[in-house]
Amino acid sequence: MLKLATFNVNSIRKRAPHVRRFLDRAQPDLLFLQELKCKTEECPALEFEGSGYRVHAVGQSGGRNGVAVLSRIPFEVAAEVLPGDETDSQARYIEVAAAGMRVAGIYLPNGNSGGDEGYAYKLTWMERLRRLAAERLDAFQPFAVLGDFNVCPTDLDLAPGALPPTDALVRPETRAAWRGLEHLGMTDALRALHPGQRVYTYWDYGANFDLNRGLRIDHVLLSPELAERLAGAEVDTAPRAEESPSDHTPVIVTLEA
DNA sequence: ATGGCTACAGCATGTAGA
Repeated sequence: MLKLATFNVNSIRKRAPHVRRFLDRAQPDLLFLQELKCKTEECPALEFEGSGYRVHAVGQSGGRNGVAVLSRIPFEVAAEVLPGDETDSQARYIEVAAAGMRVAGIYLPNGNSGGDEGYAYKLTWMERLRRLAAERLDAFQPFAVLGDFNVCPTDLDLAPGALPPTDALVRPETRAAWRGLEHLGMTDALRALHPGQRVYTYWDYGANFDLNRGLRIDHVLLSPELAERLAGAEVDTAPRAEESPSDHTPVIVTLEA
């Protein structure tokens, strides 16, 4: 069995203890983090190595974005930038080769800031991701994409009224771009195993977690070869209930060997 | 509809998150 996980930590320096507890309890083989909110050299690594994980971070100056992979199995970093725009300097992508597959961890642009330009960047980013996934699938390469997609794919994926219909997370163009990924043959792992259920991965700070007023925006997409091995998919809400939590909580997917 | 939170840069509030 192979265990993959994704967790938007909303500052790794604030959430290192939460990540450490998650690793020790859930013991994923590969964990992808988003929103490090620090430079590469500022990302804590030692305490995760103490739990048996090797860390590779892609940070950014200015306290924004940032992604990382933590692994207890052998891996090689295959990319630190999403192909399709070499001028993109935002730390939103890391891809590794591990266990005979390619796994990408993403922090997809939110798209609500920066006006029309900010939203266009989100859609362009999604199109770049679609093209990459198309290449991988055309080559029959086992491929997984997991992370914070900043997309509620359908109305089942947000608490009623949690977002206005104009929000970049639910806009028709955003959802069409998501379906573009599905139509290639990528499987939404959590939804595949929990059809029709309201399952969230994010709750805004305040009383929203207690009220279960949440969003499902952290996802795991699997190529056909990996989808056939899908054995489990779940949201781990425990870290969201801890002291001083991230506003997101991990998603875990298990694949048969 | 959103910032009533939270984090960050940097030192006062502005920006961003979603």
